[in-house]
Amino acid sequence: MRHNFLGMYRTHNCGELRKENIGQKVQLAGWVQRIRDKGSIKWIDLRDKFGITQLILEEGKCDGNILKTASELGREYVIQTEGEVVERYSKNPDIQTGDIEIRPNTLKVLSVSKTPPFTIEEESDGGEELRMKYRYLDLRRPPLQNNLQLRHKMLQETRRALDEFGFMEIETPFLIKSTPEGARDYVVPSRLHEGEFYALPQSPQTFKQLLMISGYDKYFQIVRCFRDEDLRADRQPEFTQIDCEMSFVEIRDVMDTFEALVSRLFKTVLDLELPAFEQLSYADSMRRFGNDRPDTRFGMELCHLNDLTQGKGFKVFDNAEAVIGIPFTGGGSYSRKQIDALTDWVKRPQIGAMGLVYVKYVDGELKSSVDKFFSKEELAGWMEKAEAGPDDMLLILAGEKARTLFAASELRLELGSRLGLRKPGEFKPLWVYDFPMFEWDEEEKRFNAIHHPFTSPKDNQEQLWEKDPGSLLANAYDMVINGVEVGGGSIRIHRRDMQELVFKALGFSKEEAEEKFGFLMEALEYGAPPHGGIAFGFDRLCALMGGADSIRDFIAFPKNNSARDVMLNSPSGISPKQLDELSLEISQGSKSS
RNA sequence: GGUCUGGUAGUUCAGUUGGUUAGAAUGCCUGCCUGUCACGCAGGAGGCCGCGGGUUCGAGUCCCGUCCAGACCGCCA
Repeated sequence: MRHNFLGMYRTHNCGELRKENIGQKVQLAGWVQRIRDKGSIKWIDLRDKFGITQLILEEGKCDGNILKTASELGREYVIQTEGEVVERYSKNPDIQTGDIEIRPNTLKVLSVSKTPPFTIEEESDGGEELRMKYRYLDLRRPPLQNNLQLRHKMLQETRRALDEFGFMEIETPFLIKSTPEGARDYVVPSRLHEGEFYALPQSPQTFKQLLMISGYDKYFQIVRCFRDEDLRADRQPEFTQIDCEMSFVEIRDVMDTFEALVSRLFKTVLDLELPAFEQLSYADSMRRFGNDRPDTRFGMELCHLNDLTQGKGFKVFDNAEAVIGIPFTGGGSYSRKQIDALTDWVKRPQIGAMGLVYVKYVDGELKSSVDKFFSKEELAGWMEKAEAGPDDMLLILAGEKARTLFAASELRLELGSRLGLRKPGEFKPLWVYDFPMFEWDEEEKRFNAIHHPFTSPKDNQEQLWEKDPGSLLANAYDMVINGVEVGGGSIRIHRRDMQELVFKALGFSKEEAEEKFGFLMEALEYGAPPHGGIAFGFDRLCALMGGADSIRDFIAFPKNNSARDVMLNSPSGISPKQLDELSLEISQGSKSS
């Protein structure tokens, strides 16, 4: 009688045998993790997804054929054994099966293995690139198995919870239409329609809105999305979203629903009670933290010092749009050299600050790099406003507003990291809301939607549409945890006239809007309920909960930094025949393989 | 498109102001070992120093170019 869907090769997995099983005849199968050869005794560590079980082969006590087979084994050979569970003479408390071992009566090689190019252990000795090329070997390692296990649990629990909440899972197409807004589309040539292309969805946005118009009330989908943009540690060209939409809801309804979802995921997957969600307007977030996804696990909030610092003859401050201080906790002990190093850090092109002013106590006296221009009392006033204590150091950045906010935000995070205040096991969730509708694109000389063009504006802003569209606020919100934007959404437009107004503000001609989104605008004329929703970056959420910065280790087969799959060697060229069928030509100078 | 960092045994890395035969660890192979569990011990094999130019009596080392990788900026509605 077999059990637990283990199949015909084994009666148990490699992680489950204990003292209670002593005396039993069992069959195991798995990979050779390691062989320890002590002359007349050999031990084989047999590994599978569930753990490691030790086999013991003793000269004189076991069949010569078994010893012969064992002498031919190498790392990662796949073997099957049948034998007796016995108690160990010397136990290993570090592994769960450490009380027992198997005395094989048979030993069979199911599959041989080349010596793997890197070690298949908790910590591999292999580099990133090599492990990507042999991803199937890297995936044998426990950390990767744990990550994918966490992802699996998240998927199952998300489905379970949203089903209970009354959401219905509906699949939407992958071959859709290229749209002008947002990221670059991945494009798929059509064979049947010469010169025409499908696009892969950047998100199922319009479909889920149509489903609300169709009366499905609450929709969700755990869905792959595609964006042809440059990659980062937390950005892949194909990634997974938990995509949700609800009818007859306001912002508060959406927030309540998805606080419940995320809290439940933390509870069931990590057994963690998430603290209450803070709420922060976009303007407050920018003012206090310099960005729209604040890490609130630590303080050191930004302090705006324009009033106290300007008009005293220090040109750098006087000419600055923004003068921003950061109270660096414990920074009072920083040496001149350390301050210089910090200054170099903020002056790197990635941060882009022009310089860094400090204020701190030295031998009981306030000292700063701008002593010449300001009195001790003035410096003390800044320290007080920034809530910097006697052991702290006030760091000040000045310049053009957006750039200075960005630099201050980066510096704050860097200092938080140095102080160890961004603790991996601690989670601070919050909502950022009241985002602007539009941002000005200096290159294209037009407005872009900050969220997307289907986002509704807040009520009672009619006078701003003509006067100052840049200051219009949107019914949009982001969920942020520990400085990571895990999800974002909005209440959508559900009236055609408003949708037309937004397209117009974005610089679409009537014809463009009709050609790209005519189907949606027409649908809005057939009884569209008020609706809104949210999409979570599922890979990011997994990485966050798994305590990692990179989403790659939570995706079974990710792309590398330059969007390549180094295992498949993709993308790659296609045959002239395929090109011909698609009516495509590769221009001179392009390479194909 | 840009900035930075790296590319040296199978692997991860070290390699001094340019100077003889390029090292270590680990993995691999051989031998020894009766309780190992990162077993131990002894021995061995293993290198176009990413690629192409240049400077020099001499380049792993300096310069230029190029390719690849990683992090970041731009970009990511």
